[in-house]
Amino acid sequence: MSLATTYSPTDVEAKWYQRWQEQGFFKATPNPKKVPYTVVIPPPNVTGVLHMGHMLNNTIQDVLVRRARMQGKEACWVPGTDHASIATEAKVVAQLKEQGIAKSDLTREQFLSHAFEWKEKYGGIILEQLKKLGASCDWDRTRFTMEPDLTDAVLRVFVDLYNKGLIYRGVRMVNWDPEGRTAISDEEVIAKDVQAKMYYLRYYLADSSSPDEANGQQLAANSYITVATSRPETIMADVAVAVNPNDPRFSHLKGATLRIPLLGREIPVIFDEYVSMDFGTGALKVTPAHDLNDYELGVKHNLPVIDILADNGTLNEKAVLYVGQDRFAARKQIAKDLQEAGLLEKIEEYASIVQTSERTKAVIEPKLSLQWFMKMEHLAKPALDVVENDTVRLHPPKFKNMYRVWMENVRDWCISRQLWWGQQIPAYYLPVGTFVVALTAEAALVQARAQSGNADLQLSDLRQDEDVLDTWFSSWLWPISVFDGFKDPDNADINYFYPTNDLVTGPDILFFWVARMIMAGIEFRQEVPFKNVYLTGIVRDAQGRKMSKQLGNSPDPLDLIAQYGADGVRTGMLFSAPAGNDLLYDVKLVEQGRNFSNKLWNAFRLVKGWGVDATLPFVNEKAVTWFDAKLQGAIIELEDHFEKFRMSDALMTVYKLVWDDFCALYLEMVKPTYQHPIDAETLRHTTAYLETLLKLLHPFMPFITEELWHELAERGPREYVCVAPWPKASAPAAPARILADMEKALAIVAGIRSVRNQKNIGPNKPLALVAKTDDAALLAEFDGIIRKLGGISEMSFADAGPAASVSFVLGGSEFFIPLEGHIDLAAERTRLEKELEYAQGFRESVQRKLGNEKFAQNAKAEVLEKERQKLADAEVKIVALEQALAAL
RNA sequence: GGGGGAUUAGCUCAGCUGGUUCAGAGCAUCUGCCUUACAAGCAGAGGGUCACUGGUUCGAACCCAGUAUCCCCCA
Repeated sequence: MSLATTYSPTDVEAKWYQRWQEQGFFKATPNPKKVPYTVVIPPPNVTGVLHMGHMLNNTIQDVLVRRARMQGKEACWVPGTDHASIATEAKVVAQLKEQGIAKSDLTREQFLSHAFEWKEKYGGIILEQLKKLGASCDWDRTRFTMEPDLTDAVLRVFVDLYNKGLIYRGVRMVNWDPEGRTAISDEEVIAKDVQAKMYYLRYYLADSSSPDEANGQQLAANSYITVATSRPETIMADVAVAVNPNDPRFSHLKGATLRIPLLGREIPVIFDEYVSMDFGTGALKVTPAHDLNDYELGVKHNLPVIDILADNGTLNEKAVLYVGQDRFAARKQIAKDLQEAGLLEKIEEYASIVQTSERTKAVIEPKLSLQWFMKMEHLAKPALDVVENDTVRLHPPKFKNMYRVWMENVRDWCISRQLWWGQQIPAYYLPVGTFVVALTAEAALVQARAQSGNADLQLSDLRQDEDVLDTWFSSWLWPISVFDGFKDPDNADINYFYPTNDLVTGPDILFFWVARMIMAGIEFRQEVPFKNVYLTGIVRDAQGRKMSKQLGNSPDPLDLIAQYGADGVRTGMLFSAPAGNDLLYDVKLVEQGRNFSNKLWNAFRLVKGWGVDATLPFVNEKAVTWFDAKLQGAIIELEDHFEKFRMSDALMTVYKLVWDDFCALYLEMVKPTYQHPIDAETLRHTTAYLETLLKLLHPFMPFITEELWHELAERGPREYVCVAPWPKASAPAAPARILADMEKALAIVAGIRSVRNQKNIGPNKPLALVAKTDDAALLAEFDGIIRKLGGISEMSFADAGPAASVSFVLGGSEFFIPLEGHIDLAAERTRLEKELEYAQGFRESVQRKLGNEKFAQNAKAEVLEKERQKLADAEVKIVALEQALAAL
């Protein structure tokens, strides 16, 4: 035989991926004769490269899709990317900067052409990488969230929701990302624990002197109040100091006016029960432009708003002091200056939280800003219901709680972004300042003329809103837009493939994306977008840390594939990936995957190497029927795991079936002695089993299974395991008893092997076996298997063991292996005594249980019966052990 | 601060409505083997007071209460 002893995946993988594509196996078209099975990929960032999270996520999708395809469904996996406006724009800006081009020097059109150029160059990388993993996407359906058709969908939806009154424009406190220089939504903000400082500042009463004016005179303690703040640089935006009306410490301040430290501007003291008396000093500086709560307080008390921050996080001229300095630099500086002026009482460390941008990591500024928002309440209600009533099932279901809490507390979605890379908002401003919303500029003009009553308005008089829409405002339409369900709501694709079946994604975007897709599905198609949501864990390193570039703890997926094969990597990822649990990546897992590939490869080599002799009798019926029963059982178990989205368990079921049952047991049972031929019937069964195993393994390990499928037999031009029918469980050919009987026979084999190990006797030395048993039939039935696996040359029955033999007891039977010269009587005695002691202890415990009247009264009949059986078994075993001891 | 989840072998996890010969798997560990499919392997073995404390029950990893620790979400 010329096949290498180890499997090398590299050549094999490229070959089969190409063949599958040539055959068009991944293409899906509406087919009324078939059940559709649809998955839309969570579109990766167009600027991205494959990381371990993608590997896990896409492996799971591919397993589901390949299985569905084999089940005869019309399997459609739609790939694509999203335009990731903030991230991509940042990358393009950085790249232009390297070329000496500033974004501010470009027009919108010029910038976009650079961005598209960049996208053309790098945008396809991640999809090409997915092919290396084996992803069986319908590549002809590849979509991009900013392509014309999907942009059209976004604009239609915007106009539609605006007309329904669900989108509005308004001034609200938003999360401002000073790095991205754009507003972001609440969901894009990540709270981070930090060790911060609390600054205690003195605000002097307007009618008293402050230290810098007092020429060193002692000042009365009641001439100022102390205000604690973590952001002293915002005092220039202060418009009041608030205290609780019930706080006796401040009752004398009714109608008082304070001076802002350093700045000197006068602000009132206001009284509001909102102020917590135990936090800080009980006095709160009110800065409506830079804090949501302060803003609300300001509105309530009719206070002005002073915004001292520029879009890039520096202080603007309204600050008067520190103008042009970055907010953090200004904080350091003002602390120093306050200190010097004697206005800083103390600084305390305290554990705090800062809000950061999910994309740029910059510290978020709450900022009062004119933005576009989407009302969520109307959309959230039905989207919550469908999850509550399992129309959409989350796996694992523990995420339902999280989902509910979010949906019940959802706030309006800020959808405008101050960027260029994205869909420009289709709102057009008239010279008079009002606006209209329309799909096109032309339509807008018509509306504008009507609205203004000015028939002379021209296109050039209209100014389109500068902002673009949040990328998620594209992604939330994904399951519909990829099938052109907005442009052409009744087309064949959307009617057939929508709603999709399963969605596989991470819990981190459950609200960002999953919830909103559900809303969109219900709103625009009156139907949920998918039936199951499988939430994967996060891939972490062996120490449980997140994979990150900075830590350098993330392996390059493509290197990994090159080294261990895509099949090895896929199985490695799945081995420890129960749904919703984080996966602790360890190279050992991938090694295990590779080893499994190799095991399969060698099983194939063995079978392939057998010669056939048609004149030989069929001697392996027991092995064949037993494996058939095992196989049917495994298929049932496998289906159950798939139903419950237990991918890791599903894989393990096949893994054990292949490795333990097929390789370690079945093949060893039927394997002819070296260079001897096998009988035709056994070979036929064995080949069929191997073929079934390849099918069951294919979703997990597509490449090696395809390779072996073609090596195993001559195949027709379109006969691939990739599209072979998925095995269905059938009633086993043999009675169920075979499993239990084989277990007994294998226990005898294990007993023999254990003796070999104890006595250090190699597997090649033939041994004799003497049995003292009531169940001679079992031994006769499994004679061949026991001989072969146990290395037994002589098998006989006797009432007593021969002298100088090692024995072991199974049930009520005793087995002896004559071993002249290997016997240590004392050790044998000790071993048997220990076993006996254990059996007696066990018998006692069962007797106690049965002797308990309440147990006898309360326990179910079958439980009682089981206990009686236990007792009987124990009795038999004790007798056998006692006899063995006596015979020593 | 509010809510949710978890705690089972060295590691990662199963364990369905309490009752199969005193809790299972994979990996890791230990021992012995290059036994002509595979050392990326084979055979065998060891390893757990099911976080802790109480309670319910004839019987608890499983139900209840409390405690501790960890994780997640929200503020």
